[in-house]
Formats: sequence, structure tokens, C-alpha cells
Amino acid sequence: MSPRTQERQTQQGTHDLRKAGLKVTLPRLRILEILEASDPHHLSAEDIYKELLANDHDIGLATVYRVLTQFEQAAFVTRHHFAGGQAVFELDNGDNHDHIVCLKTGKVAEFKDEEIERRLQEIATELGFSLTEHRIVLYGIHEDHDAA
Amino acid sequence: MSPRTQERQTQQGTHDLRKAGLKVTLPRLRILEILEASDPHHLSAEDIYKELLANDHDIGLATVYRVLTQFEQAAFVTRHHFAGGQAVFELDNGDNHDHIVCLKTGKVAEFKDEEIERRLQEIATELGFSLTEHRIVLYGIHEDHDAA
DNA sequence: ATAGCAATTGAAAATCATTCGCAATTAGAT
DNA sequence: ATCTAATTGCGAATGATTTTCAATTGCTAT
Repeated sequence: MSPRTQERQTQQGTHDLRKAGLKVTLPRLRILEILEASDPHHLSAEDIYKELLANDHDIGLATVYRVLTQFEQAAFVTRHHFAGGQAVFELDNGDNHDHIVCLKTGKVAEFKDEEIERRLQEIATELGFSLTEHRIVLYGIHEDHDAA
Repeated sequence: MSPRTQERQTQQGTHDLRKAGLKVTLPRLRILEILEASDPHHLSAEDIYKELLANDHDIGLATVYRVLTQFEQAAFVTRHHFAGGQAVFELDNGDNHDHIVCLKTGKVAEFKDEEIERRLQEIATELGFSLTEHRIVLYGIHEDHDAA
């Protein structure tokens, strides 16, 4: 990552944090940077914690969880509970895409489809709901799964 | 529940268990019965455990978890991780429907839609996946949420 | 029916992910 | 520079689920 990019991201992060009414602290900036650098991958709190340690940043796991929860409330990130275990987080670019997970490799791909969105909206309305959000996760086998 | 219905269900359960290569035990039959009786509601392991106790069946919570996991592998039940906390289970009737959850009341409604299914199939194929299953959860506010 | 063995169970301890309590630190307003 | 509320780190606590292990039970071959 170029120093230029780093700088721009940090400024961006500072701006986002202020907008959300969160103090600009090193842990928050660092976590934002890690999320940005990993985009569009999905990281668990533990992943982020390890990445912080690997960069000699002594930030506690509890703080990572707290910050991620705040980021979620501020709509910076989205929390997913795919299969089993721990939640994963990804930067929310506002496009609210959906996911397809390979059952062999665990790899996650993303997609977004107008037809689906429109139809889900209709369905919710038919059932008497005002739709707030949706989560779609497809599970399947990617064709390249055994091509090493 | 009539004795007749009870009997039929138990026989059915016995049959299902045998087919799945599971020994026919009282805990497994009782848990199956509770799932059948509650259909189509979603029960947590704890819910089932409490229901068992309420009926004077001394079955441990660990057993409930073990049995539910076995039932999931045998495709008798589906495990869901809606918002927060504990997993919930429901009998799998083979129709693989989807869910919409009210954010106010937590109530869950179900739906199934051909158009959605068809389109998801297409999307998976376009992305190079062979689709195994899908999970859709809509979150919204039901219009009757504040009508007491 | 009955003995034998593997599968199953209950209870308690262990584990895993996540949250909380609290004293020490820090960002940002005055 | 000062003050104060927000934030952090650490360890303990929590909640859900899993594991361990000895005791029990279902099924299979007498």
C-alpha cells in the first residue's frame, strides 16, 4: 500500500468516525485500515486481532469486538454469521450485496441482483411486512474447487 | 393430540430413525415428537429441553444438542442462526422455505417463491457454482406489531 | 429370552465466541 | 493547559454448545 493511499484512507477514516460521533482513536483507525486493506474479504474479530498483533499494535481483543460493534451500528461494517463459529465482518459499501459460499473451500463470492431485490420487496409487502433488510446466502460447490 | 396421532407419529419417527442409521431411543423419539408438535415454530435446544422437563422426561441438555445435530445431519431438521444468541431448529419438510423476521416482535413467518428460486439458480450457475442450498432471511416490521 | 457389544446417555467439566467490570488512559471541548 | 466523558486493556464472567467418561440401553446373534 502506498503512503499516499494510506494517508487518504486514514483521513477518510477520521472523517467517517467523526460523522458517526465516535472519537478518533488509534484502535479505531487501525481496525478501519485493516478492514479496508482486506476488502472484499471477510474477517472475524480474531482475524483482525491477529493482524493487529502482527503489526505490533497492542490492542485488546475486547476492544476489537467493541469497535466492530460500534462500526456495525454506524453502518461502516456488516456482520455475517455464515456457517458455524464466529461472526465475520466486511466493510459496508452501501451496495448491500449477497453471498455465495463454497462448501468445499469456504471461499465467498458476492453478487447483487435487481430481480431478486424487487421480488423480495413484493413478497414482504404481500406478507404485511415493511422490509428493512435482507440476507441471502447460497451454498454450493465452485467448479474450480478441486483444480489445485 | 389424539392417541391415534401420537401413535402414528411415533411409528413414523421410528421409521425415520432406522432409515438414518440411528438407534431408536426414547430421547430421540421424544425430541422428534416435540418438534412435530411445535411445527412450524422454531425451537431452540433450550426450548426443547424445557419442554422435555415439563413432561417429566429427564433428558439432559447435552443429549438434546447431540440429537439435534444428528437430526440435522440426517436432514430431519434445519438449523437456523437468526439474529443473536442461540440457534433454532425446525422440522425439514423438504420444501426448503425461507423466512421473514419481525424486528419488533421476533415473530417469524415463512414463504416460498418460485421466481426467487429460479433466479438464484441462474445466479449460482453464472458464478460457476453448483447450488446446494440457500438461506434467505428478510428482516422487517410487521404491520400489526403495535396492535395489541 | 439372553448375553455381549457398540451406541447412547447424563452430568459435569471444558471450550469457544463474545461481553462485562473496572481502573488507567486519552481525545477533544473549555 | 485543564477537565471530563469516552475509550481502552486486561481479566473475569457469560452464554451457547461440545466433550469426556462412566453408566445405561438398544440391537444382534445365540
